[in-house]
Amino acid sequence: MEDRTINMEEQKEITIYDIARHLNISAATVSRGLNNNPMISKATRKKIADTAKSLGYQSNTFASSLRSKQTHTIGVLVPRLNSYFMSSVLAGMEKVANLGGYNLIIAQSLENVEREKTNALTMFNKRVDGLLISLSYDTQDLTHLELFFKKRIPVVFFDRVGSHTESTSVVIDNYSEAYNITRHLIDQGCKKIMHLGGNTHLNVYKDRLAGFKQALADHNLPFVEEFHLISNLSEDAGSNAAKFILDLAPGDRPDSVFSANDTAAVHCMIILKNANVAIPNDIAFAGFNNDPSSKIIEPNLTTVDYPGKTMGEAAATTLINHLKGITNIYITNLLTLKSGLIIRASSLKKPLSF
Amino acid sequence: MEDRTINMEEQKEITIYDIARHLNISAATVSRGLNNNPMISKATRKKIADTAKSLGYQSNTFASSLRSKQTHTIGVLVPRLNSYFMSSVLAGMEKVANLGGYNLIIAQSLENVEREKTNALTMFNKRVDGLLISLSYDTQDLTHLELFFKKRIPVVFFDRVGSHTESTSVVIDNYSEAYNITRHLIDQGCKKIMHLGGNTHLNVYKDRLAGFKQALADHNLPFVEEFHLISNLSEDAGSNAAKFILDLAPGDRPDSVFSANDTAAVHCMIILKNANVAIPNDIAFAGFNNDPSSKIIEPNLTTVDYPGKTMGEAAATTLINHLKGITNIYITNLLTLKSGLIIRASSLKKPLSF
DNA sequence: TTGTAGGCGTTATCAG
DNA sequence: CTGATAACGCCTACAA
Repeated sequence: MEDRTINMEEQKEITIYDIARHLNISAATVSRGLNNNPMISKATRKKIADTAKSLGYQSNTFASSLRSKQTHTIGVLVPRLNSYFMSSVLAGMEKVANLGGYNLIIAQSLENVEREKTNALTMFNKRVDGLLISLSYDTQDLTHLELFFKKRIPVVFFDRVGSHTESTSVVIDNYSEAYNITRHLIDQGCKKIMHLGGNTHLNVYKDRLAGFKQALADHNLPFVEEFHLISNLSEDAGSNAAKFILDLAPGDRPDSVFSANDTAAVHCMIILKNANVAIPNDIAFAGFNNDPSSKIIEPNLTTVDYPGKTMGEAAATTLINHLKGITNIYITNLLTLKSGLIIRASSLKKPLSF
Repeated sequence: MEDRTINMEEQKEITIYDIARHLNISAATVSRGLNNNPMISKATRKKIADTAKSLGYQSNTFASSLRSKQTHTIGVLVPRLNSYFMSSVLAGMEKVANLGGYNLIIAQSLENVEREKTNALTMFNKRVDGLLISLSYDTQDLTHLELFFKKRIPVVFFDRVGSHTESTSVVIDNYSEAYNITRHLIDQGCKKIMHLGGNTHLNVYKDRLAGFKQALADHNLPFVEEFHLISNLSEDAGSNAAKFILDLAPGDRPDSVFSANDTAAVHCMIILKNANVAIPNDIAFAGFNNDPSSKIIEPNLTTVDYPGKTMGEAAATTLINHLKGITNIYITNLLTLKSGLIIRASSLKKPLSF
């Protein structure tokens, strides 16, 4: 008697055998029917579906994965979950994955290689069909992904990408955009441009810095090492940059700032505004990412459109198409998405000319 | 000869049997050793671990899950991935889950019950150990979760919660916070307060509206139906609210706005500011969520602190503790997190008094 | 402390 | 078109 509640909890799972028994057919047929195998007659397929429903059958994904060696699960490994950009990326990925019948296992490295390593390993052990990854701040090489490469589990990099000849990377042209936005500042008459940059181990920051430098060089402006502030580009980093600027004698200050992300730019602007620095007249500003905050800060921030959702969709689509045999990521090496300058008031020292 | 490359790709997986063979012990011992079962001598455990590593063994999670009926995977089902709040929640969940040895399968309903239904079903079929869910805009009842309830797979609701006596919900006190923020506006001399609200099917918006109404009633102010605008609280909804206000004769306009989220509030403010409406003097503003944008808009937006990361951590912890048998969600019904008013310039018609 | 044997639920192979 | 049977890789009584 005491067992009754336990028995109720521990109901046996309904399996294809139960369905088979009910219909006096074999489990193999049920399996095929459930998978809509055209070899099975429409009539039996329907019968199978019906009794499956009436019995409350729910397929067991493991058992299936164990045999078929397919999980229909994609691993997503990102530095941090909580940024506007990353959540847009994930939204795009989830949409595409769901449409294609895939699920997403998501983990964050918190900018730490070790966590990236262990997360990659668990995903491997969960036998994800493929991996979508944006590298952590710390990551210097790709040895922790060898497991995937060796077993030919497809890996698609996005945003912060690694160089691996047999994988595809999805990016925007960070170099050109940085070049263009710097040139725009120069066009506005800026001559002393400060750059808030990130760790140059990472392609995104390295490329943005390179584009920035090249634009300076092409316009005969010197690159001033003291005006290249490297940080994690957080809110605090932006505030600190502002303090750095305010500590300079007014004559020594930069006439503009190009930040490698909007967050730092915006928080730098806020402090400077409080100190009565006029933007853009005293100091012009340009950011990167087109974060929502760039449209809220006053003056609105000039920035580079970084289409997160599109990037997520592109990365997921690339991976899934590869999994489905439609394309092959071992052939394509780089997928560069369209991006573009968004010019707003924060950088306009003179009216836009046509 | 032609087969060689194929053979290289299709390397057999290394299994516990391979390890067993290498060491001339049984697979059972290997299995136990790998799981650090204390019954196995330290020496053999070490030998097992070593050869596992040297053979490049990777455990197969399915096979394990198939037998043990545990997946160490938690399903997370949210309305939308791409909001600051939700990404904070996810960041909190992921952190806790990872620490506890769990993985997250994440999907979004895109505010659509049907997607919520199918996503819940796939998660069920993937045999998640538990489910963390915030309901879609559309969701009216919980029938699609019956599967979980019946099998006693624990479900923890958060933010947009459903009422189910056998599940725990993690929330903040929306009612009180709305009451308090409304009272704050009234204290500032506001008498015609407009409310930008969401669908009142959802607890969060229903409670915020109720708190708002009660505060009005307690201060002998009428609730004006025309000043209750229901929308999805998007950027556009905020802009539309602004247009609605501007279409009113200045004398008929509200003297303040309490928005059920910051996004709508901020975008409403932007339009009004462009139309030279003075904030807070002409119209005071209060929002909800403490979105980053609330600290960027000028004047800074008065709002309610909504601790996303904490909520994610709390929901995940509750679920995992239940799974580990430490606590029991069938006993606790509601977990109310600390929140609080954040008063900023957007609502201060008169100086703060002490 | 270790080994044996059987089964978890599905799918693949082969045969009819 | 359908059935029988053997895996898939691991875990767990039970036995030794």
